[in-house]
Amino acid sequence: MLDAKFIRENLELVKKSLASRNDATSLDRFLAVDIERRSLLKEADALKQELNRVSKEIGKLKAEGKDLSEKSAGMKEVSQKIKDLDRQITLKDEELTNILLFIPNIPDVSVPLGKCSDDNKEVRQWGAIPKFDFTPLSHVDLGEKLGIIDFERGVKLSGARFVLYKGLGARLERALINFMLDLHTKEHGYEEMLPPFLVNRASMTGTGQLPKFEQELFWCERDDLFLIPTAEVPVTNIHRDEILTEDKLPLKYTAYTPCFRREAGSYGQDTKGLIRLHQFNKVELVKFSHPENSFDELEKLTNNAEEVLKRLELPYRVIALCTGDMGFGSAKTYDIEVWVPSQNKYREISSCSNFTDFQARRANIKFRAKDGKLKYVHTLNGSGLAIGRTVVAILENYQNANGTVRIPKALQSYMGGVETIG
RNA sequence: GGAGAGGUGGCCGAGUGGUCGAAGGCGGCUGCCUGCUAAGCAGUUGUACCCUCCAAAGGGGUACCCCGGGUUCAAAUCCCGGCCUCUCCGCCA
Repeated sequence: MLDAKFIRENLELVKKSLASRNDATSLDRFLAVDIERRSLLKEADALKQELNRVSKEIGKLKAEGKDLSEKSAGMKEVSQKIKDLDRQITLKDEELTNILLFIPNIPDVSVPLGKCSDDNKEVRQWGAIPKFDFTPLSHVDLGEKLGIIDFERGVKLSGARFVLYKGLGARLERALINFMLDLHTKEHGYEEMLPPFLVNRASMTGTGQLPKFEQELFWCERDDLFLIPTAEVPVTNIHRDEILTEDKLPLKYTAYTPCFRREAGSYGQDTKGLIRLHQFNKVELVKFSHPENSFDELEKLTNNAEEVLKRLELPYRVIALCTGDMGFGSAKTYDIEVWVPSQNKYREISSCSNFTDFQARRANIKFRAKDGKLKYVHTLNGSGLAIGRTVVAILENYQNANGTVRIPKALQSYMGGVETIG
């Protein structure tokens, strides 16, 4: 959420921001309501001042045992008028908030301008793309042939876009979770969290999923709870409505959770395999940063996520998303894409973003600065990494001509010493 | 799900109609004092919004004692509804 006063005072900047994101939201209504609200507020405040003044006099007179009827005459009408005005102001407030909740964050100046994913900029590449002297199989074929991923039974149990891992497939998934958590906690200094997988509306609003993206969430109607689409939601909301200690920033948390996404609107995309599921596993990285160095922290967080791929020796590249392709709340985003041989291209495996104060304002997460003032922290998060897509990358990049799959060295101890599947 | 208790400032905690933005304590900050540390003494210390102003500071005002209504000239305080937390019982991995 942007600050109302900031929009008022930086109108052109905000308009440019919206345009650069291909966001058609108009600010006209916001400006009109903002003016109406302040006008009503002024009127109501003046009447309240009058009412408070008279009420105090009455209090004094009563203490002296004097007659009050003269003073209190007419005050009932004033009181009523104030109530009417307050009601109108509340309506304006709600309307303003509703508008603000739908305005995206302002992209950082370093973000490339662009309309869509074609305009994203590659930042760096790592690792050599593997050469096969046979036609590499897709992870779908490999998974089925090796008997470690059961797509049909996933559908039987829950429907399309659900999957059943079996045997060493399940083991591989679990090994990756542990490997990543260990790396981030032991070597990168993150504290491990295991949050609830169901959260309330306040949490979803705090990180920006609500109100705009309700259609993309699984919702438990009886209890008005939502299945988390990413650990970002519960982990960022850990400090909702809190004041953090400046000296302790940045706070760095990592969490494994399953993620649940309705994938509304993605019909026909990645219908087969592990790439796009309603439920998938992910290890997430979250930071609460001082505003002064949040962009440095983004670089570090991205490096932390990349390190997973380096250890697993999987080729990847990092791209900077352009303004038109960036998520709603992000001021800057790097995507990490891993090489997928069967598709002969890089596919997203992590998305690392700096939300600046966008989420902090929604979720009310502050710190007390040295000058004694309260300021919003900056929040960041990134996948470190998506587990299912890492399985895709391992199966496909580490496959042999005979259909077996080697296990990356770094992972073998987590697999109970297994070096090859199949 | 049933019964009871409770939600007050950064934290703890008092306050049952007006002089309460709110006692007291802790913590924070400033000064004094002691050779250092500790202790002690004095002072100070909420947030948001509006107006003025605009570079900042300052000044004026309003709101906020979980949330939303109501009573009243006046509500932290009285009434109604809701949410949440805790304790006990039930159920349960």
